[in-house]
Amino acid sequence: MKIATYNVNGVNGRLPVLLRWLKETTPDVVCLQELKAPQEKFPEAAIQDAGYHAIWHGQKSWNGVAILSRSGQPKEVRRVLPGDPEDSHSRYIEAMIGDVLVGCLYLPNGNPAPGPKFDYKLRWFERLTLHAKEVLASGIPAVLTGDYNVMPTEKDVYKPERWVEDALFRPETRAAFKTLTAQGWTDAIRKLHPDETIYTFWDYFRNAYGRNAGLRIDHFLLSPQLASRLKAAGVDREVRGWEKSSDHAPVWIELTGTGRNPLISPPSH
DNA sequence: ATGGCTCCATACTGGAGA
Repeated sequence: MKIATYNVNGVNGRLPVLLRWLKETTPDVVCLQELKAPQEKFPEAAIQDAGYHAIWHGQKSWNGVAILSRSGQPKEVRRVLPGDPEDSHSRYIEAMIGDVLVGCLYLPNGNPAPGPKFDYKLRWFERLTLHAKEVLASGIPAVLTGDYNVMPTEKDVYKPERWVEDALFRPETRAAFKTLTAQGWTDAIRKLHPDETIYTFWDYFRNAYGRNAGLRIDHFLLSPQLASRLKAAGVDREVRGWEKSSDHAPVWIELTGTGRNPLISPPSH
C-alpha cells in the first residue's frame, strides 16, 4: 500500500502536473493540500477519470485539503480539526482507507513571527497534538500526513542559520513538532533515511530548486502499528522540475499489506 | 537584508505563501 502527500498549490492551476504524476506513480492513497479552490470547483471528474475516489474540503482562494483513494470511496471520519469552532480554515480531513486511518493536514505557515499568525499556528499545533493523542489511544493503525510547515531539525533546511527567526523553524515550532512525535509517532522519512539530505519544498525564487536550496516540511507520522509495516519512503523530487509545478514535491511511503484486511494478507514469500 | 516567483480574486493590483 503506497500513500502519498502533495501540496499542489492550486489544484486547478496544477491539474496537468497532478494528473501526470498520478498516472506515472499510481499511489493507492493521496493526500492533497492547498487546493485553493472552493468546494464546487474541485476537479472531481478529472480525478475520477484518473482512477480515484475523492473526498475534499475546499475553500475559496486559500487552504483546502483532499483525500484520494484507488480502492473505493474513502470513509470520511471528520473534515475539521477538533478544538476550535471559530476556526474557518479548511486545513484538515480524515478518513478510513481499509484498516488505516488517514489524517490529511495543512498546518498554518505562521509568518510573520511573532504575531497573530504565529499564535494561530501554535494553537493549531496544540489542537493537532490533542487529537493525535486520541488517535493513538484508539489503537487504530494511523498516519498523519501533509504539509506541517516545520523543519524538524537543522538537517532539514539548506541554511539553518537563515531560518531561526522564521515561523517554520523557530524553537517554539520545533518544540511543538517534538512534543507531537514524542507521543509515539514515527517520522517515516527520517526512520528510513536518518542522515540523508532530503527536501520536499523549494521556493520559486533565485533558482532554489536548481541550487537544491530546499526545506523538508511535508511529513508522514506513523502510529506504532504502521511504523512496523513501513517498507519504503521517498520524495518524487523530479516533479518539482516539471513545467508549472507546485513549489512542493510529492512525498510517499510504502506499507506492507494492502491495508484492506491484515488478517488475510497473503504470505510475503 | 532584500527581493525574487506564482497562485487566486474579479483585476490591471493585492494578499498569501515559506
